[in-house]
Amino acid sequence: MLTSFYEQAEEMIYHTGDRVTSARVRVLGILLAEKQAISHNEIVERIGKKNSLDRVTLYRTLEWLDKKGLAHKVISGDRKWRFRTNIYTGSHQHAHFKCSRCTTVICLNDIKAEYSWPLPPGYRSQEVELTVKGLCAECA
Amino acid sequence: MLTSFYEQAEEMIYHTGDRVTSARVRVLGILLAEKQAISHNEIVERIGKKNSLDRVTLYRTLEWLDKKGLAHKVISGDRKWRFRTNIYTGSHQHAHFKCSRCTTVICLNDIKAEYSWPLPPGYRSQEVELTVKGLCAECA
DNA sequence: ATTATATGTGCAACAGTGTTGCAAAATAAT
DNA sequence: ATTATTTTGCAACACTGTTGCACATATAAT
Repeated sequence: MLTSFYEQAEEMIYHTGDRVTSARVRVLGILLAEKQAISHNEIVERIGKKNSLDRVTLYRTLEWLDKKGLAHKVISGDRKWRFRTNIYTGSHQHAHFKCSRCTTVICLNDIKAEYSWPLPPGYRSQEVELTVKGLCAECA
Repeated sequence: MLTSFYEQAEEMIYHTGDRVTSARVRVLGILLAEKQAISHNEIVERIGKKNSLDRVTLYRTLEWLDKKGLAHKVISGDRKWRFRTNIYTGSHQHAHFKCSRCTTVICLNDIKAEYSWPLPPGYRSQEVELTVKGLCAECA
């Protein structure tokens, strides 16, 4: 039922007021269908070779989704960005788990990364990035 | 008094049982002198142009320091690794603050990143990476 | 429906960060 | 001093993400 994700994506993109383009619909559709944060490359794989999207366009599309609040960037230690829709999570103030063997990243939705950590005087917190690294059930 | 840091570095490296080389002493000396986690490039700057160390050697040296437990890698969202000696911190289970304007990274030693977060069944935590992003006192 | 215009896309070329393979140099043991 | 082993420097590469610009497309105006 990928179609419904594309429809949903179209709807979401339309509501930003920006243009509803094929690239945006396809990428957001893929993210909606996905439960986990996925990398640029994984999106390329899911798009497939024919009807493929240009690398640069994909980067720009993901950036745009992030800027519009439809998805967010997840950082991890391997220099890759991963993306996930914000639709299931109210905000991006939550933690991630990264398996150090299979490199899968999952969202730990129960853990709300909080703003309330004590910082040195004058410091202001804007965002909290919490990543627990270890072994997932498969790899443990 | 950089000399004393080099002496300390020499001592620490000697105790690993591996070879005490100029590159290792110099790099660890720099890290010891530094209070914050610093990046590859910042280390290159501190080494200077003459008597400069090869890029690759520096990467391998930092990796070695990490492996031997003399320093540890700090991840942050900008695809750069930063390194810091473990000598002042008992372990690397602590948090970092990254200023989103000047990109300075400091260690929040008061915050102990803990193992006690609830994970899905079967998952095993090995390490916790906590980064608070915001504005430092200078930039706020 | 056609046209105009702003916006998005694809291509090529680039930049930054980290890696690999291998010959030469340095360390430490004899 | 000689030797065995580890480390270094160099060149070339791989991966992830960027920039500039011409061309194509989506939407608005006609």
